[in-house]
Amino acid sequence: MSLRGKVTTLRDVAIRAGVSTMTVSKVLRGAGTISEETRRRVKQAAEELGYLPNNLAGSLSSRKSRMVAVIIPSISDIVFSEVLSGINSTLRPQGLQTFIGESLFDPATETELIRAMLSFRPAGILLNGGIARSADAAKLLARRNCPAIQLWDCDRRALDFSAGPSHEEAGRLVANHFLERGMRRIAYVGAELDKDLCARRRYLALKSSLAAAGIDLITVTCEERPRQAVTGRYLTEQLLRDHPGIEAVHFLNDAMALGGLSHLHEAGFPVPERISVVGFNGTSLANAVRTRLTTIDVPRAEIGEKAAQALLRMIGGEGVPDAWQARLKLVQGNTTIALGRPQGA
Amino acid sequence: MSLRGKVTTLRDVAIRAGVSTMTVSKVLRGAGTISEETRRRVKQAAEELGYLPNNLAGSLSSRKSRMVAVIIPSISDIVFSEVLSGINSTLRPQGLQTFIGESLFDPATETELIRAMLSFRPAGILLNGGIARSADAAKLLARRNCPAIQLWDCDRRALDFSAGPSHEEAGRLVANHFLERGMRRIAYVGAELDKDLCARRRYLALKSSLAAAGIDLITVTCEERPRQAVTGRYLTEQLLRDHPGIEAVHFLNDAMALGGLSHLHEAGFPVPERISVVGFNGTSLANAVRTRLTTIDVPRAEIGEKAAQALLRMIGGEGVPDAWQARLKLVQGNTTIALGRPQGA
DNA sequence: TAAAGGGATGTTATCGATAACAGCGAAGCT
DNA sequence: AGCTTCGCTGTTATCGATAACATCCCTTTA
Repeated sequence: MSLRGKVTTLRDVAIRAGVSTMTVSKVLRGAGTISEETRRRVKQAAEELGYLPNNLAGSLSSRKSRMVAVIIPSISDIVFSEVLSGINSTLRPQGLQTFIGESLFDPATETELIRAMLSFRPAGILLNGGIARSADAAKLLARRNCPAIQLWDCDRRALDFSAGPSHEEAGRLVANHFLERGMRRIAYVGAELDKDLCARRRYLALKSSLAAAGIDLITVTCEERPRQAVTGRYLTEQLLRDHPGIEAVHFLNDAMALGGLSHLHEAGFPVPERISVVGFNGTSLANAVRTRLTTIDVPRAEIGEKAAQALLRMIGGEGVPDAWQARLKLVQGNTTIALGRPQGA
Repeated sequence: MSLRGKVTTLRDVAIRAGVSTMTVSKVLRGAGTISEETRRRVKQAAEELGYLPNNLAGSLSSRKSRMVAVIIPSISDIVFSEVLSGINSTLRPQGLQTFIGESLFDPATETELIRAMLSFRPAGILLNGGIARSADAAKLLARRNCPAIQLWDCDRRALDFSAGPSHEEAGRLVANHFLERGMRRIAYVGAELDKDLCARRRYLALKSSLAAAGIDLITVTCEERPRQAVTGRYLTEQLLRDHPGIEAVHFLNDAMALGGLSHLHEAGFPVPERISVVGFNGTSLANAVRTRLTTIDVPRAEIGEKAAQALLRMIGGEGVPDAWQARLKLVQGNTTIALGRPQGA
């Protein structure tokens, strides 16, 4: 266990500085009125002993915490890193530390994470939207004693606040993009739609928008494979085999779109002349390859910032702001035909 | 603050079940000997009240914790997700929950994270190697009361245990790969080498191995840009401008290599006929595009598993195992010329 | 000069759990 | 019967901090 003897406590520091534990506590928190001389002595004693406060005791006693829990589906999903960076850049200056948990889209794992995080009585909890929440998780959240915020999804308002795009709008944007260009034979390629409910809503919105135009969306998905480039490539191969006459494809995300593009190139399908391709996210990936992917840009950092700002407001007792809807922008690349007039929302 | 009234405590459950708090505590932890009937009553009471244990109090009292702290440089770095999944798959079955912190390669941020994590008295702490550790961080770690493990780097043994590849070996593998193919005009493309000391060691090993063969490595790096595809593309452009006669390039990671490849294609440099390219990591990215990148495969999940196993052993008081060195494998793709004889270590 | 005010520090109770041990009745043993 | 043993449950002290209030002493002020 490598327990290096006894850990130093407030008491140890107090003895060394020749004051009471209360005085030490006040000095280290910058609370109360303590003379400059005592301050110095205490700080020096703490420094010499290498004192590290015990948050378990501190938070238990004060019923306050500087920890913010963030639970995301997947840390490898590039999407999330920028949301997190928006969160951190807003919370860190306020002295709040974010602790991250990864659920891998598994409701049971998410529930355990929520339980573990909440049992530390955090100052707030941020959860990704679009994951099927277990009944246990809902119960845990209902009895929480901290603000809860939903990320990446403004549509469902189960929690105190939510910041994210409307995934329905995203689906409609893609549908319009294709329809404006006269596409009729349209396909969707995705994965894990049973787990990622946000992606599923985008898909359904695309499907129903097309249906309204009399078009039957061709769907190629796979629940077992990851939402990554390899899968996009694999499913595109499958799509071309079954529906060689396809004119346009929307992918669940940019990574899958890139995988798909690589197969389209190899298979000799010119993009966008023969097939149009649209991704989702506007990640830097989209600009890293030969083709600039047409995609939907989501203001990821801003989502994190808005969520964090709302949290700060709630912690400060300033009430619960309304949900924030992120602006989406369809970014024209060279994987769909550029029209003369401006694109986007 | 949305404090939903008083949070239920052990006492509340005890009163409702008509027993003492101690009995409730024992039932919920599965400790002690409690009759089946009491067990049932307590569990039902806890369930009805939606009781959520307060870990602050529990861990404070028992001086035990089920939390494991993991601090990584960047969650967007695909590399880490598989290491983490190896960690989780080993720790979760044991009832340990991992909490992640992201340092973004910033020593000050890392120090604050270490402080925040340790102040919760975790069961263990896992840190990524290859980041310049501040003196404060070192001091914090020296006085920790839990096992500490270094990930992603087996070379430096500052902590109790370390699991990772030898980055020197990686550099040498690449050097040999180029030398075996008769390359003389060799370049390295990387970013943020001032922050990522592991990458820097790979680079230095490559450089010195080549120097031993009388070759002067051409280096193109940039400290301000991210270690991603866009940067690989940008720096490759710069490299070709300054050194059009180059024969081989090693990139810091696969993402940068893919960005570089896209520019090489556009600029009309056939790969591998005119220029050979080698990446690092063996991520799934490497197989998602037209070209199968020659790269060095690192057993990421296994690194996580070994680290977690070592942690479990140390928590169990079974002593400190020796550092574990991950096997590296140079995977021949089609971005370098295949030789007749087998490749690799 | 006595009362009031305020700066600096200490005392006590408490946060919500667990460790350690103490009780207490029923069963087993001689 | 009397004693031990064991199963079950409760009591007390404690973990390491903080909140709230109490002191103490030195200035002001009338």
